[in-house]
Amino acid sequence: MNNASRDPQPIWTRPVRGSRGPTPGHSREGIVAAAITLADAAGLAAVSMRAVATALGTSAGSLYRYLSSRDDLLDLMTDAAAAGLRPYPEADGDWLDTMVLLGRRQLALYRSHPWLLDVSHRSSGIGPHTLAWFDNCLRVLQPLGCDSTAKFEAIAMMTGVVTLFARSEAGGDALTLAGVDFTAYPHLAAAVARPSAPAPDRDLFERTLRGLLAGLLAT
Amino acid sequence: MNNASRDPQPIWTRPVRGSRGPTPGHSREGIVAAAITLADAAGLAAVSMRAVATALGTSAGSLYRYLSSRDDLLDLMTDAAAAGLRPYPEADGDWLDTMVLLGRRQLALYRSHPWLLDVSHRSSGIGPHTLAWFDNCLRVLQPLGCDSTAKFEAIAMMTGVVTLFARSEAGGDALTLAGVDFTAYPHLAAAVARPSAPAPDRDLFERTLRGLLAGLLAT
DNA sequence: CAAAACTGCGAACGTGGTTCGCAGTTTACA
DNA sequence: TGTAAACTGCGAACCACGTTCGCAGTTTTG
Repeated sequence: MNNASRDPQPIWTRPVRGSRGPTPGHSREGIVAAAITLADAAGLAAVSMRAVATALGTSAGSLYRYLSSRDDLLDLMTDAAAAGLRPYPEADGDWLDTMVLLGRRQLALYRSHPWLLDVSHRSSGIGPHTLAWFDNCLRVLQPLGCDSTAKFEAIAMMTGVVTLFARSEAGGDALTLAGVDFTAYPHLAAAVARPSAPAPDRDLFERTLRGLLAGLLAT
Repeated sequence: MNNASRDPQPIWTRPVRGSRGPTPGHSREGIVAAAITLADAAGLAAVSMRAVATALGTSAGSLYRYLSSRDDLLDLMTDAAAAGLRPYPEADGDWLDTMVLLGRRQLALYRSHPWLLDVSHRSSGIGPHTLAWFDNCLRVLQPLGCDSTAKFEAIAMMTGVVTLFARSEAGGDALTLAGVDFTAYPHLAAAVARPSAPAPDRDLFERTLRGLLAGLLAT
């Protein structure tokens, strides 16, 4: 069962602590930082409540004094990672150039935090930093006269394309064709047999992103 | 620990059973079919070994006579779903039209099996049906003179765009802006406040996919 | 000063994937 | 033909995980 349905407020607006009681020995920021360190080192699967707790020298049950579920922790981690996208580039030049730069920054973020690709983005998990980034995208797109829904779609599609490239770089979808009987796949066999040209196709990312945004937001 | 590192062969080339012993009461196809039924009804989280076993009237441990891990089951499920992409459309017309049609078929597959979006595609999980689909894509792209790596990239990117649209349709990335304090996000507030036009932008999918493929595979 | 609210902690619960041993069954081979 | 090998189903475990709960101690409130 999801925690958001039981807790009155999402993690972003929930109060951290009351006024009574001893001063807490930990904090949400510390827990999130430890979790991110674990995830950067050994992937998202290594981020278990017990692992985070032992990394902080405490117990698993104690973490529930600061968060109400592991999903909350993942949401906090995601937004904390999104804080790394700041500061946002200036929007004085061409909007397309700025958007491509934003996409590059996003790709760099996925490179430094590959576990971001594994956290399934729930709809209620959008934190303040992510919202600020989204808001900044709309700022860059402000001179455009097209509909706001088109802008929303374009931003979402840009993020999606970034994740695709990030996934591709992470080696996830690399075809492992070792031991495959190619007799049933003639075209695949021909493609593999032919020496693939060095293909100095530089900036496939830039080309794709630029074409996509230009096509989606053509005035 | 992944199972592929322990088993000598991937699930696709591993023998189903030996020659001795009683005839098995179940089969890989039956297990996979039961698992897909469960996933279609209640999502991938409902596909536990125990649930699949009880759906087949057997025990969880018995399933390991047919598969060596749950990841194997997910791989088999994915490839069994990919079998639903057959028969492949004729490739007599324009290659771009055919590719867009293939993308539409893929999108329909994600619509009928939403759990496909949740299975993280490991590199070793590519089964024969998926390989056949890939081979068919190369067949469609055969008249093009560009490099094979470019074709690989284009096919992967098309699949990625399809998953993006499928995710968007599944309602995963819909921003839930209820209870958000918009004062810190002026552009977002303005975009929400303005009545978003009905935007009869039909076939955003076709437009995106066509632009992407044309841009990536321009002769 | 007492009650309320909070903290850390450890034990426990339920669920999940996976392993193991046992008993029974079928085939291979001498 | 008979014995050993290999296989089957099955249930009981094992381990890790997220989460809950109660207890003891601590700080604030009134």
